[in-house]
Amino acid sequence: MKAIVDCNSFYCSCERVFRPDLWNRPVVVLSNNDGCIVSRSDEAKRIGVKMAGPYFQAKHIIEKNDVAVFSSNYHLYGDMSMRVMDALRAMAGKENVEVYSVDEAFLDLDHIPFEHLEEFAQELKQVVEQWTGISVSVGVAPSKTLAKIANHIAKKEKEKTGCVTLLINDEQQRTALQQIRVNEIWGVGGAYADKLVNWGITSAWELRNMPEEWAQANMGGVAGARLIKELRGQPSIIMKKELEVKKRIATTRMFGRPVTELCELKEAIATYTSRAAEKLRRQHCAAKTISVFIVPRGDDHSTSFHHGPAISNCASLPSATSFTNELIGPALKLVDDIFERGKAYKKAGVMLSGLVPDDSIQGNFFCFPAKHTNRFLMSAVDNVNFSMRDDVVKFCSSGISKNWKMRQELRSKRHSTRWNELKVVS
DNA sequence: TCTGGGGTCCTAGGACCC
DNA sequence: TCTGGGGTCCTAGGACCC
Repeated sequence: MKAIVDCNSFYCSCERVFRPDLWNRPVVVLSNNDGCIVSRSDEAKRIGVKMAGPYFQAKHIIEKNDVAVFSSNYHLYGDMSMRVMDALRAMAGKENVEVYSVDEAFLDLDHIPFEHLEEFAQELKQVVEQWTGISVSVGVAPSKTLAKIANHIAKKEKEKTGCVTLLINDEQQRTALQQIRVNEIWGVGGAYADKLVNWGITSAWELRNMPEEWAQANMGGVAGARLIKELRGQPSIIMKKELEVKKRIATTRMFGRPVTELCELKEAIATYTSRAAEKLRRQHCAAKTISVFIVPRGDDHSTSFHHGPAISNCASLPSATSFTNELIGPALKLVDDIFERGKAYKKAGVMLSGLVPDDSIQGNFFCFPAKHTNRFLMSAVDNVNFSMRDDVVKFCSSGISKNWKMRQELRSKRHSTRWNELKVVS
């Protein structure tokens, strides 16, 4: 059996742990640059605040109902996420937890006797809440997809389920799948949901009863066939045991205001390159390719969100590297190539690909892999920055004032990661 | 005025190899 | 007149996830 444990309104819950005065007030958290609403408390959902909707459109409901609004505070959420995952590992065993996202984890429960599953699921919920202050929903079923559906029901019918739902026998699964619409299934997005409805398939139960060959032909090949198996309770999406190394690393951001100057664009790209290189070193890899993109403001208002198309360019590096100083140069050269004077840019990003383990970098005849001094320098920089939880040491090309930075006007304090922002209880 | 930032997997088709 | 039969690797694009 598999379980999925999912934090309820995660970002909002994190804010509330340190703000008891918000426990009965509606709360929302905004995306980077204070653009969209990405987390809503139950109270906020009830008064009609839409998920992923633009903040400015919801402002009138928010003000009318005295909703507490926060910019996203990733220091806080990252730290709380670690605490939740640690609690799950303590309960289910380290090797049985697969962290799926910042607020979700799959658990392998094959070691729990069938008759104790319910009790164990309840205990999971209770322990996480007691240890971290974050409330969670738990879904248990034979496959990941069914567990996701169980979790979906647990959340949707909170009063009835108490946020814990098990779909562990045929009867439970049939009843559940009959009430679930195809667009609510994990792995069925908007495009397939529309197609399915056009074919006359509206419930998860109907989809479950389609032949695998049909799904193979019509729903993205093997992925479709796998989905049908999962819905029938045959586990086909395996548990990932360890943290997998990423195959591609990206750092991209919207600007706080349109950027027109080449030097500012370069500061941003240098900053993003440093971040991406840091992520690269954390997974002990080096990159062979770097690409840079910039997004101008659209000329007219016909394009979606008033963006123009992204303009990008990439470069192969002479040899794979994870050293920030070897990456910033090529990145800035790419900016020179694609920048157009007179245009205003809204967004930019850096992507690193062609990743290889950093202990087996192949040099070439004309270019030797960089010396060890670079490695020592980078790990010293990483150590300082990590221990300070900030970019205390950085490259000059990243700029000092950074007035292109994203808006984060409503961010709460970083209570759990900064000494000088500790919560004071009086 | 104002709409985020990451990722994954799969397939098809083209270039190239012997 | 008449021109094979395998492969591999890479990229773009589509679909999906939170």
